[in-house]
Amino acid sequence: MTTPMLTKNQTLVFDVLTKAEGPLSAYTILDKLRDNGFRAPLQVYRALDKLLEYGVVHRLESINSFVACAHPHENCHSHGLVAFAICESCGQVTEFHDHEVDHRLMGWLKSQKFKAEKSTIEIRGHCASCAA
Amino acid sequence: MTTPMLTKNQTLVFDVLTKAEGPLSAYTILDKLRDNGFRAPLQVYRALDKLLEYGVVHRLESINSFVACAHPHENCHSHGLVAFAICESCGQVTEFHDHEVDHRLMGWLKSQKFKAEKSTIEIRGHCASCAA
DNA sequence: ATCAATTGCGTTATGCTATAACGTGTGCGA
DNA sequence: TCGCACACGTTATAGCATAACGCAATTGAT
Repeated sequence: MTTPMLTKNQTLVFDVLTKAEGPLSAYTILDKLRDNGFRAPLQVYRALDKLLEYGVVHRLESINSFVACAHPHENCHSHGLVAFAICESCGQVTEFHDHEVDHRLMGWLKSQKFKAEKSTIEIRGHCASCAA
Repeated sequence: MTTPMLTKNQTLVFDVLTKAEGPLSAYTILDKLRDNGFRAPLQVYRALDKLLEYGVVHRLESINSFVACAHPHENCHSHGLVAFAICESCGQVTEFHDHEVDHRLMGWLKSQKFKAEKSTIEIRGHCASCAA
């Protein structure tokens, strides 16, 4: 799927996420966009829904937050499963992919005739800097 | 870690989850325990915290729900990573484990000197019965 | 025995996350 | 020009989770 032109709201939300150091909650995004005319959570959630659909933003289920995809150009949907390492000290998130993990999970799912649609792989812990 | 004796509230919550067909939200559990004297969400959350700590209950981050561990006797913490296939039609959840997936993920994390503490692997889609 | 620390419990209040339901305007093809 | 799809704005509400207080029971060291 190719990413269509973003609307004004989508662009605003995407820019906030891109400039952010780490993941942001929907309400944090809302606060950052008050000066741009955002007044209600739905304005953020609707933009996020589209950005998630386009694959340029990821949702981190375990911390109810959103992060820009680490691959600015290629569409992330083509990478197979996406995994995240989330540091609980500094909040930094590292996105990574492992084809072998994909392969094993997909194999298991196929053996069960389970039709996968969305996946979540999130590891929480402490990054190298914070583990000291 | 060996599971200590459960308290009254922990037992009630655990029994509800064990008897349930699928995952339950904390508030659903609360409703089911009103007749047993439960009045407030915290009573449920506190019991769940302990049950999660003991490894006899899992939290499904992507649907804000909780499910009893599929291994009634052995402690689930000894199984390495736990993965779930969640059917979005019927709500059924299948817990599974794959040593190779563990190995690959742990390998990557180790290469980054990332100290993993909690993990979430959840695949949402449609089970064999519902995919028809 | 008693004091302190820990743990579980109950209650009230609050905060955070997400969506329902309504209406408006705009662009575009039949 | 009618109907449709889509983005948007607003208000209200639903759903998920925890803070902060106090009380009771247990344990274990002095």
